[in-house]
Amino acid sequence: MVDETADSAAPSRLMNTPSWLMTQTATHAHRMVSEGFAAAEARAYHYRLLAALEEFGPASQAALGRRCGVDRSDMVAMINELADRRLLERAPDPSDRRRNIITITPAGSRQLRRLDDVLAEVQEELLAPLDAGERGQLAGLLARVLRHHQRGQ
Amino acid sequence: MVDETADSAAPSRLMNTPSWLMTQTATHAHRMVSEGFAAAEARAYHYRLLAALEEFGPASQAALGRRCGVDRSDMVAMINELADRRLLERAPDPSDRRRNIITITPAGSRQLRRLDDVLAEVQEELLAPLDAGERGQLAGLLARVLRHHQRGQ
DNA sequence: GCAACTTTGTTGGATCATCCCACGATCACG
DNA sequence: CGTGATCGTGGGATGATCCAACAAAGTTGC
Repeated sequence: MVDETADSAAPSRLMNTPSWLMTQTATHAHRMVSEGFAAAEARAYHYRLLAALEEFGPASQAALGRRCGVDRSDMVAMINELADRRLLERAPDPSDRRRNIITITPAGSRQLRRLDDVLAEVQEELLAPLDAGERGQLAGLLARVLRHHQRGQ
Repeated sequence: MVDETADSAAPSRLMNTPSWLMTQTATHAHRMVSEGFAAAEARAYHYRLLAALEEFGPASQAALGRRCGVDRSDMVAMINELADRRLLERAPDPSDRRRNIITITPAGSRQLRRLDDVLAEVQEELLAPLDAGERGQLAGLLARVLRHHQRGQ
């Protein structure tokens, strides 16, 4: 029997490159989160928007997009979808008629809490090989990298 | 003057979620690598293929795809592009007429070494806030997560 | 040796996330 | 008042990933 890992092992150049490790683990993370949310009949970006609304209160579409790193254009479809499911409400801003004020509904808050549970399970599966301390280390290191590249932009 | 970070701060639910930190940092990493390679008139996947060929020697398109996690379909266009630039050669396998044997050329090896330098610069910029020890920690943790999810697939 | 299954390269298309541009409406400021 | 910026919206480009189907060629079991 031939060693099955022989022709599936990635080049060491890649396995030693942080950016490769990041994009590869992110691909797994993204797939697992998407599948987890799909099982709850939700999409990944639902969580982003609901979380932002829950934490910071009602906001315009543009402000919401800035928080979550989503383009204004793409916010439209996302909010359409969430509004169709009555998870948030889109109302015109009386003090600025260009804006819509997006507000999370009670059903949206409930859905957010449900997605919290789903997401916690996915993190557990994603980080299975790491203990609690290592998970904290990883999150801390990534957060520092992320903060560094979010500065001034 | 209003605090400009006030409406750009991401929800804490996201900043505390490892999968979010992974996908976000990976987005930055991917963008920086793409830009770095574009400046060298190369694409991100060029490096993958050249690295695999340099380390493991000539291989069929399918074997190459398995190593680098690239679909057979997508290998075709990638190899076309690299073959057009004479960075690798595609020759029929005499012992199995279904297969093509892909071989890196001297120009391909030179290009790989040039891309090594580009990539090293990008890693430096990407991981700027971390010292050498922390970079090792991060790479080690990500590699363990990655290995865990690559098992048996 | 022959039928059934698998592998390989290739084409074509689907999906998804991200990004950019242009438009009309509205607002802010000189 | 008029110039420039912002907002929601629509349209489209891009790039990465994935899947289906196909013919040609190999492999396996009977």
